[in-house]
Amino acid sequence: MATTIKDIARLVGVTPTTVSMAVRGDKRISLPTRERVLKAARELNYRPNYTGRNLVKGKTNILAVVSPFFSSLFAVDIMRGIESSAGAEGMRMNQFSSRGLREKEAEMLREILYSVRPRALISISLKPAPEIVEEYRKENIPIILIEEVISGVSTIKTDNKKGGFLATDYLIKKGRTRIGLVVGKLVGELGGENASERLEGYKEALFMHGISFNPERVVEVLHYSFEDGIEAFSRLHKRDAEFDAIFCAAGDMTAAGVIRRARENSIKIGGELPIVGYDDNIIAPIITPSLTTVRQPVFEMGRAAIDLAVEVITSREKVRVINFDPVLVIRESA
Amino acid sequence: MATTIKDIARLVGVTPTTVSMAVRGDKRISLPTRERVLKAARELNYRPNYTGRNLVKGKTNILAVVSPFFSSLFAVDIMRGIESSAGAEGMRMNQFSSRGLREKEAEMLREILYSVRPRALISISLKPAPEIVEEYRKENIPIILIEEVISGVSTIKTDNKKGGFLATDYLIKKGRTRIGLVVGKLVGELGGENASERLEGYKEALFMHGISFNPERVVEVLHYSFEDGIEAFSRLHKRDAEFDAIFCAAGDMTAAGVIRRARENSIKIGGELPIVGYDDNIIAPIITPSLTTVRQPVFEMGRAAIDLAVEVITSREKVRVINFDPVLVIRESA
DNA sequence: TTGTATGCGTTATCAA
DNA sequence: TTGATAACGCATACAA
Repeated sequence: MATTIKDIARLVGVTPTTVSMAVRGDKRISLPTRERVLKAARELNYRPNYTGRNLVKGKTNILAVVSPFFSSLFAVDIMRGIESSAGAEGMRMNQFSSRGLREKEAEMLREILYSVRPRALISISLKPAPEIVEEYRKENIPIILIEEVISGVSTIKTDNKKGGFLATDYLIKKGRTRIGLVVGKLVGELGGENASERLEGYKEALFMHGISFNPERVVEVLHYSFEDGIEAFSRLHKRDAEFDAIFCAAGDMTAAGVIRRARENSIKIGGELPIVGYDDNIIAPIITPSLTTVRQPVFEMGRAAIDLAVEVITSREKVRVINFDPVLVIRESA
Repeated sequence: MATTIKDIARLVGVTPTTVSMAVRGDKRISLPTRERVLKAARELNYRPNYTGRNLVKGKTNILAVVSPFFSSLFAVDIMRGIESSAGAEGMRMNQFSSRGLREKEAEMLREILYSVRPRALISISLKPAPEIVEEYRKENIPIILIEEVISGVSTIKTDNKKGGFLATDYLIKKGRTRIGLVVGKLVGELGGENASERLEGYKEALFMHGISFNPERVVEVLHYSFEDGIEAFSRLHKRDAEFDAIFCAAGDMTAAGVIRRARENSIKIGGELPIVGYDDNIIAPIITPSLTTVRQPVFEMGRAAIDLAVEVITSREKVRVINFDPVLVIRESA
């Protein structure tokens, strides 16, 4: 069994209370006693048992992080940011994956709330149902959303409309006017606001340059996958509306698929057909040609999420919305 | 505040003991009472508090997963496998990253052992020091290593020697005899057994075909990164020993770098210079040309790790070593 | 400066 | 079938 304060108390010849205070560095314990206790603690390899400590304190030191998947490149970079923060000293991170099952979310979030009882919830690309949000509010557990928005809840996100604008504006300034758009599902059960916002930015750039919007140049994809990109290019290719550039707002992986299929059609990416992606994840610099893309500061977003979590826990501040600016990273593909 | 068994007890007019037994479905509580309790529990949205439960049980429901980084593609695929397993029902996963800091590992592993007190430890690409292993053994917390080997500790790994052999043998059968090898650091502080084993497989394939081993064709890299690959190709290129194929045993990302630099030198990958990678991660199918590579069943390894963890916890079985077989996945690059 | 008593939410043991 | 009591490891209020 592990060492407890009782073991130390017995060894040193004081009470558990004294040990408890001494190991936490309480000044009320005299220096000599404190040192004897700490020496014994070291010798017995004592560590406080979080379970006991949390129980008596009525709260845990747990930060719950939830996501449909932790294995997406986006989630991975968020986690890197979260890992990087020193601010969460003394906090433990618990990950909970819903494995993409929407029907599992509510139950998972309730179990976290009532059984795990974390100090805060960080939700990556997952939008808790309104009644769940209400339950968290009642229990005073702050929620920090990443890439989702709920009114009255803290959010970390990047400005998708601006991202859409940046990419489109860049292509237009390169002299392109018939820009194909590959974007995530816009409406329905799986429709995302982020996709819609990127479309907005695309439209705004067109409008600003006096180019009319042609829905024939827009292709929606579901999974943001490489295969989605391959298929998207083919669909775009079959359409009547011609295109002289592609903005793949559905992420770099999909852009890689678009590029792959375009090259198979002997199209020269860049000069002949510029392509811009979205995310700037690990694959952007390594595919051929390397990908010009809208960078989301994902690492920084993860770090902001955890810093905000710590801030919200320690202070009394309620809700904050942090909006990051996307940046266009120019490489070979456009 | 959250509902406790006391609240329910008060409401139903029984004692907390009865509630505790009823919510756990204990048959000793009569059906009518059980139903009244469960009804009240539902109404008050009761969930057992893990902190209290764990304290009295003297153990947690936590599975600790440690790794230098959770953001490597390897770790990501392992986590996908871990996420996918249904076997860990009722278990909570705690991730702990040492952020690549070797000097942080021991302290982290001790804090996990004594303060978190998980039911098992899954260690990805991280080799705990012998004294740490001993402390876990003393506390009866099983360790499951992934891609590391310590005698007397459970391990999930793939046969690296076989992987090295598969790739080299394939290239030789394609008529190549002067095969360059890009491999991880072999000796010293950062030297890895996995790299050495892959080299062994490479040598064995050469030997089997009567080809002499030329150390001039071997380049070691440190980070398994894209940049490593770029540099590795340049170094190989400068050497006196010619090469007519490259086996990049230092992973797909490095292989991508090798390919990038080779193409910049106007070398045609595949026909002129076949290149084989190692891992078969997310980038292998999307780079150009798509990568022929030694597939490690990483997803399956993650799943095996968690299944083994659950098995070791629930049964009395001690130590198991699970060795996966690598497979050569043939694409365009060789 | 140190000790005593109490309780956090739960389960286990034993008694009724 | 249900209840009373104690205990898990720790922290806190209060007493000495």
